Amino acid sequence: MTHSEENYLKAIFHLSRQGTGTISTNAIAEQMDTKPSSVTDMLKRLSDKDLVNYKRYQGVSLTETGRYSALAIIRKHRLWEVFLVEKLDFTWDEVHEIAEQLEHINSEKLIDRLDALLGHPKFDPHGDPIPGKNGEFKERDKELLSKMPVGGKGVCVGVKDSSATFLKFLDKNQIALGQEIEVLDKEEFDNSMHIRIGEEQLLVSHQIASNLYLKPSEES
Amino acid sequence: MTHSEENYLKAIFHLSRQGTGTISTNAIAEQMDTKPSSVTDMLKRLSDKDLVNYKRYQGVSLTETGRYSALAIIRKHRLWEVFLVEKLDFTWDEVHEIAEQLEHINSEKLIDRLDALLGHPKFDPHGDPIPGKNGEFKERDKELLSKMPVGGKGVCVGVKDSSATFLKFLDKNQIALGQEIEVLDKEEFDNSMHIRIGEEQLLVSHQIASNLYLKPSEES
DNA sequence: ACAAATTTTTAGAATCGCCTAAAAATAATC
DNA sequence: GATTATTTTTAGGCGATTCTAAAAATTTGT
Repeated sequence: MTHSEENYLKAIFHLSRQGTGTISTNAIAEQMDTKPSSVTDMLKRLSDKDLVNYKRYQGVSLTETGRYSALAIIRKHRLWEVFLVEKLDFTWDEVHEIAEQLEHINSEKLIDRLDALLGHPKFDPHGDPIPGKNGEFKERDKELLSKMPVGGKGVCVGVKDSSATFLKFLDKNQIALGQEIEVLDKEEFDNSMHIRIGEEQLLVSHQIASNLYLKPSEES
Repeated sequence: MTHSEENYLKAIFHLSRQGTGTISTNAIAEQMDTKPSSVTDMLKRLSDKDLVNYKRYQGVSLTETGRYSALAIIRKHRLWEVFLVEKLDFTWDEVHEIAEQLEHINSEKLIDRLDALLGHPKFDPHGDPIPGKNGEFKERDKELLSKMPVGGKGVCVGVKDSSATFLKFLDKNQIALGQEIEVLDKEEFDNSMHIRIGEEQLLVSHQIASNLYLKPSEES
């Protein structure tokens, strides 16, 4: 499989997880920052290799093989992200680009060893689950901060938007994975929220609150 | 720079280090296991980018920029090799292939951090020197085992042939970097050598002895 | 349901990297 | 130094990946 094919599979996988139903050519083109005609070309090629189910004008879906391949790439991507953060002290906004390259390295042994070195992590630095060797993976029990009630408490377990700007904002305000957060109050006006982050207090916009995942504490 | 361009630069660099004088199209083709016509194509492209000095029918050499680029790739390759051996417990015969892929990852910060994680190593697992950030590197003081006198002693510091078969042979006989080796005797007949490896003794052929580098001990 | 808007596909071209076969230049030999 | 032999380059083609522009299919709006 070429790098490009791998990138397409990954994009299709991600779209099928979030989006609803079948995946359109345009959606893939947008996700990958390329032209729809290029997508059509590639879909034909992937279809020939039985990695996707594709009929013209009718959208795409991954085959069993395709899904498995996509998961293998995502596994590599996320393991490398953990490596970069844990072993090389990168911050969580820096790792995506580099992992985009590293995810294409081909060596099962390498990934197995890396997995072991890192202690078989289950989640990457953004809180996303790392698929196992056989492609199995479970979503974490999590809730958007914006949907939590006043008085609710939880631990930060991930982000929805993982753009560098958002992640840098979080860093600046000492919000990291594992950080405890409590909802102190909500503003009716714009749905912004007063939250407690450890010892600090902060007022965050609705847009921010709706991109941060918490694992709700038992008591709340 | 594409992966392929990087591979050509690396090949030209290696040929210019060992070979004598200018580098021929055929030599590159052989080194890279490709056809001479493909080499010519690439040389034109590299010349357009001022990475090599090339005039048709007259051989190639690296420009300053080309040499610098080649060294950067070799630096990455060798640092990754150290990483694979030191941190992921690979054996020295397994690392080359994987490092061939990893050497193309683009991120200066990544390499700097990796270098630091490994403690700024000066030599890779085969005893080859790792170029510094600015391309400077010094060859190690070393001698082929086959050229050492009877009674000579030294420490294994590298190999000339780094094929998997040779490296596996060395492993099997407990010959690793840092291992002390003494020349006990030479056979006139076929130039094979009786050597001591730690506590063990071994008879090695001339071919083997002429692919193993030792750093001679002061006394010998 | 039919025209308009949108989405998707085809057609044709460019670039990269490689190949084969043939031509051209250089090197070796007598 | 003329003829071989070798090396190197050109010419033309192929697969992969992308693009633009135009055509075809589908969806939407009224």
